[in-house]
Amino acid sequence: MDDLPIRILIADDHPVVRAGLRAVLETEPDFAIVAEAATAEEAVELAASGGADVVLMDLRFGGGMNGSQATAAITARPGAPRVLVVTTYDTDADTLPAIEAGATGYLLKDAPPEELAAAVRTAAAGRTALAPAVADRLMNRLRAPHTALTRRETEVLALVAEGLSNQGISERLHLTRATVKSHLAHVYAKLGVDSRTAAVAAALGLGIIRR
Amino acid sequence: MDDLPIRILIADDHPVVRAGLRAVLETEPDFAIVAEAATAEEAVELAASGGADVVLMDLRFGGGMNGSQATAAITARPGAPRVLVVTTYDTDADTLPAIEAGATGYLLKDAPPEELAAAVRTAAAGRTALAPAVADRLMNRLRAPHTALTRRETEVLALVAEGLSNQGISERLHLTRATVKSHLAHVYAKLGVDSRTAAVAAALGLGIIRR
DNA sequence: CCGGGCATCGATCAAAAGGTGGAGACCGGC
DNA sequence: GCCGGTCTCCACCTTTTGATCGATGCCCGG
Repeated sequence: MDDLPIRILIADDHPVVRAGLRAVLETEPDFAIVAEAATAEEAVELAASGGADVVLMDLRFGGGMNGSQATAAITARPGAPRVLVVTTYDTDADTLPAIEAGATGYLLKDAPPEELAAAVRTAAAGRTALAPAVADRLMNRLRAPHTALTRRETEVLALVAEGLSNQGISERLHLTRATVKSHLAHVYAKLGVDSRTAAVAAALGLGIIRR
Repeated sequence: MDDLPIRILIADDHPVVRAGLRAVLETEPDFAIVAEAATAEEAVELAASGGADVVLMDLRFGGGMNGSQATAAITARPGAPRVLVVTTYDTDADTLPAIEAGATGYLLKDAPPEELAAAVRTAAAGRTALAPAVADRLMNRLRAPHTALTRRETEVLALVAEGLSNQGISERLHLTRATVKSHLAHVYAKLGVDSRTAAVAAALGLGIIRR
């Protein structure tokens, strides 16, 4: 197709993963790994300097900016490289922000090398490359839009997941117990559950809240 | 020290991680990667055939046997190789079973290459190699033994974390509500909390239960 | 053989949570 | 300018949960 190689930037805080991606991708004659970044900030900087066509982006870095934020920062610029998210985690809490941030694709790290190479070529061409598992969940998400919690509802739910009582939540958020109960009632309806603990379980499963 | 190279078996279901570990370790002149396994069962088999000194073992595989079980199977044989666990996860629920299963060391995947190589040599010599974060938590665990839940208590707590009511749990386990409440009261006391949701939060944090 | 941890139940009572059915205020879009 | 969603709050009532007393049988180890 193209005489020029696809220039790749690898962004991951794990040295082992960087080495692995490099080893896997270097076997492809039309790929050129031009840089590596160990932090999200570094990835943004290197991507801005314009030497890459595709950025392989991890989502979780040790500290500071995360992969979704970095993706948003990279894709915001005109003429930006494509961002292909490559991560271990496939919950909605990871995928949705990344996709909103403008990621061209989303792969899981257990993908076989051929799939990885194919995804890089797909992304370089500007087309979307999604892992089957991710694609499945996105479809389910679109089919069941009831899970869309509001900001406040998510906030309350997160405190519930920390083990706070309605009283404790009302104090933390400067609300009355009535308001907290009202928010929770909406959360239960949207998640199809009928108790705080079940809501936490469901939300963890859906990736709405974390840990 | 030794004229013979340290023979290494890599067991991980992620091709990228296998390639990464291989790339990182192959730069050491006294290391020889003799085999790779993509499943825990395969790792046990290859380890039994006796060609390796150290097994780098992931804990989570796509399906079937997990890394701890494989570690137990490997170390059960006389003259078994040392098992060095290399994983992304550092919760008690991961580390404790692995160490009980006889792992010689426990590293996190974000370890720098030098630390990894050093740990392999330490493990090959039969000495324990622990990542600092893991060592820290083990010390805390020994200092606070109150968190030791009984089998039944853990079982009940796991169902609480799935969102079941006491009634639901009693039916699932063929108990009366009184018994469930009794178990939970003990759990709350041991975890230092006073509600089911807080217990789930604490247990997730401590890695006593998962997901 | 006896103590202690474990697992199983009972009863009572106060506190918390959940269900129902509202209402007012704000804000953005059609 | 009105509609709908969001966020805030109120009251009443039922169910669930947690706290606190118990009690029994089992098994294991000193």
